[in-house]
Amino acid sequence: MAKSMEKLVGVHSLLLTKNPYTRTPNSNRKSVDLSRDAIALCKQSRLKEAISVLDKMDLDDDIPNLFTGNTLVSIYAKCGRLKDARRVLQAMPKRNVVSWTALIAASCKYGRYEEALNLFYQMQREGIEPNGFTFSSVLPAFANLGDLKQGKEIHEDIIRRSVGTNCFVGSALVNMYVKCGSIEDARQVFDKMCERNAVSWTVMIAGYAQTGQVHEASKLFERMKEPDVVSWTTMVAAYAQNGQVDKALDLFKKMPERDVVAWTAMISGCVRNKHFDRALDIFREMQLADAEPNSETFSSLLPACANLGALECGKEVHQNLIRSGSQSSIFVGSALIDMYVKCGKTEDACKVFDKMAERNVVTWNSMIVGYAQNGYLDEALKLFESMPERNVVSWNAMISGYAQNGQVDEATKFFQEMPDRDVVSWTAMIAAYVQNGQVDDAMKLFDKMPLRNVVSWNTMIAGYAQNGNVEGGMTLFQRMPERDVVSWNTMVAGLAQNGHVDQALKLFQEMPEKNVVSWTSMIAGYTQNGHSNEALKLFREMQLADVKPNPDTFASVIPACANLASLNHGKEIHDSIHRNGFLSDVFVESALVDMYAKCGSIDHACKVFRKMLIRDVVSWNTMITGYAMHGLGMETIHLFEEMLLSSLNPNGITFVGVLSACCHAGLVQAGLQYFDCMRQIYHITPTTEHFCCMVDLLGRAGYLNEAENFVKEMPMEPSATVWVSLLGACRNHTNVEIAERVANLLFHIDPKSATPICATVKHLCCRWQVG
DNA sequence: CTAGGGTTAG
Repeated sequence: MAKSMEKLVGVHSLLLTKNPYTRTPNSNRKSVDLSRDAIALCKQSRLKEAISVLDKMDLDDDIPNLFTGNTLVSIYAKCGRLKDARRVLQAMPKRNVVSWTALIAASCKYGRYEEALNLFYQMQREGIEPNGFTFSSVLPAFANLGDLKQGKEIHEDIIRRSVGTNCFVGSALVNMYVKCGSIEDARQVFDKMCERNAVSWTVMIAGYAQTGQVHEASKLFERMKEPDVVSWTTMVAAYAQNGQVDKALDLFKKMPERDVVAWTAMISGCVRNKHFDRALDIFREMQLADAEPNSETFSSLLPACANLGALECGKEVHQNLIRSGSQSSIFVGSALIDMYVKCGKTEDACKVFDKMAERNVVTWNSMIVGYAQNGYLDEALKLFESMPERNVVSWNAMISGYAQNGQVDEATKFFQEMPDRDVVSWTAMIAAYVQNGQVDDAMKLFDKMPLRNVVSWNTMIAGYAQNGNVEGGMTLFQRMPERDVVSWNTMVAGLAQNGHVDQALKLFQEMPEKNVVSWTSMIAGYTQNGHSNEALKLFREMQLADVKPNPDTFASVIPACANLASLNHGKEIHDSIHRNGFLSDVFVESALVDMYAKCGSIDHACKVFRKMLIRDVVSWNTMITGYAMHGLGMETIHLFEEMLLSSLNPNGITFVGVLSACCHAGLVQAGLQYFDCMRQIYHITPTTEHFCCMVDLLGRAGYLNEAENFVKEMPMEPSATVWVSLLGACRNHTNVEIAERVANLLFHIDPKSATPICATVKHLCCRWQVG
């Protein structure tokens, strides 16, 4: 921009020095002097100062002549001060095509296409003929209208006036046809052009890229004699926009020079194709190449941080933005909010939102999503109601917020009330039903959808699979018009989670493309179905295939080591986690604690547990249960007390651990107290497992009558295990009377599990006939 | 005067 400014200003200053007093000598003296100063400042790229000089002008007193006026219009227009430019134009007693064209061009540049068109017609009403400059300036406005009919009319107008289709007009026409959706007309103009420059080629290439004809685009690019950095970037973006990241990267590497736009295009290309880690790599490379990123670069990069949960990188970007003073621009601000939200920092997102000087609908939506997805539906609703304008995304965000929080009725309300629904709204509503177990309602909606895309199909397939209907899911999977990697992953996971490991494996092997999720789903499928060796084998295969595991992968493979009680494998994987830097993931760490405990190494378990920076209720439960399993009653109870001090609330599973520890340690009184505390303080309804522990606890200690009473008072039907436990206690404490009653009952409920235990107590119950 | 890169929802 600075270059063209110099050129433009140069012309005018030359004219001014030749003949500064074109019109009446004295009346314009002041404005002429001021514009000369302004031009001088412009030449030194001191735009702000130039403008402040111009601001001193009083247009009521100082009527600008043609040259002064045109200079003023250009400078104001270039700075985006369209109002002032227009004011000057209106104050000019005489104006020519240059004055009008400058304003038209600026209007287009700042996205004020309507204004540009109005100016274009106004100028002709004033009897001034547009020239080539005018047409190339106004054509972007026609391009933006997207109206092919009007576009063809202006094309005919150009031909009629014999303006001549030079590079500028021709390229602008090609661009106009591309944007109006007629790539054929664009190509025709392109082919007819007598001379073409890099711009002409580039608009044509971009046109093919936007219509998905990346092959045509690359054919043209190959034919170009002197592609400039814009042409290269267009082709790189063309590949990325059409899903060919590898080709984009190859071309990017071959670029003779790269500017900030080229780097940004490559980063956003990776992001667009969900290669978030690659996007970060490119950014690091950019920093090493000493290229200065700008706010566009950061808005491209932030979604990568967001989706990777790379909070540190996101914060680094935020710091950069604060330093450059652009952290509150709309694009960057919205991207920052989204990044903080996805990294689980709703409060930081909120801070950014509050600080922003200007917000648009995307900003509001990002914040709504932030609240909604973290369960703050009231806050989300408040924002939704107070935002100045809403679009379909705002409504969809509310629907999925309610869906994720299990509030189907609210979701339905929004779905019904919203002014227009798109495919996302329908899919979000389907997900809401699925979440609530209403698969049939979900399917009804799916059938009614006016338009489906691959995500809608995937959601419905997952819906069936999650609710145990694998066949329903499989039918859809086979029926769907096109599948992406998510479809395959969903089906593999669905099959595996419903116990069909063989079918899952078959599908897994058939997959046209596998990602880390595919491998992880299959590994998890093996682990959950008790095929621990296969899980470990597949994990090894995955590493040989050079697929980088993520925390979920580890959380899936660690339990396999635990199931095998294989300390060596467990340690191996622990090392691998260390190498991959996932040792601060609460899921992974808890899985490690569990694995070490199950592999018999309670010390290792404790070491991992103590190193954890963040612990959730699962982490505590794992360690508590670990101690309990090792018969370390006192350690279990101490840890439990420590957990209470950490202000985390225990859940039912915590108490199973605690009660069984009391049982092993023979702490009858403590056990009874904890059982009461569980119900009265934490309002946890005891399950069969808790009763089992209590019966075991009382029975082992010889309180057989109390144990029997406990069973009688159970609110649910006692399971066979409870009776077996009690019967065992009778055997150990030689209580024939209760044993007889219990054995009778047990035979009644579950003859199969009754037989062996009854056999062992046979010598106590002489009168009892087995079988 | 014409061409390339940016934020949100399933």
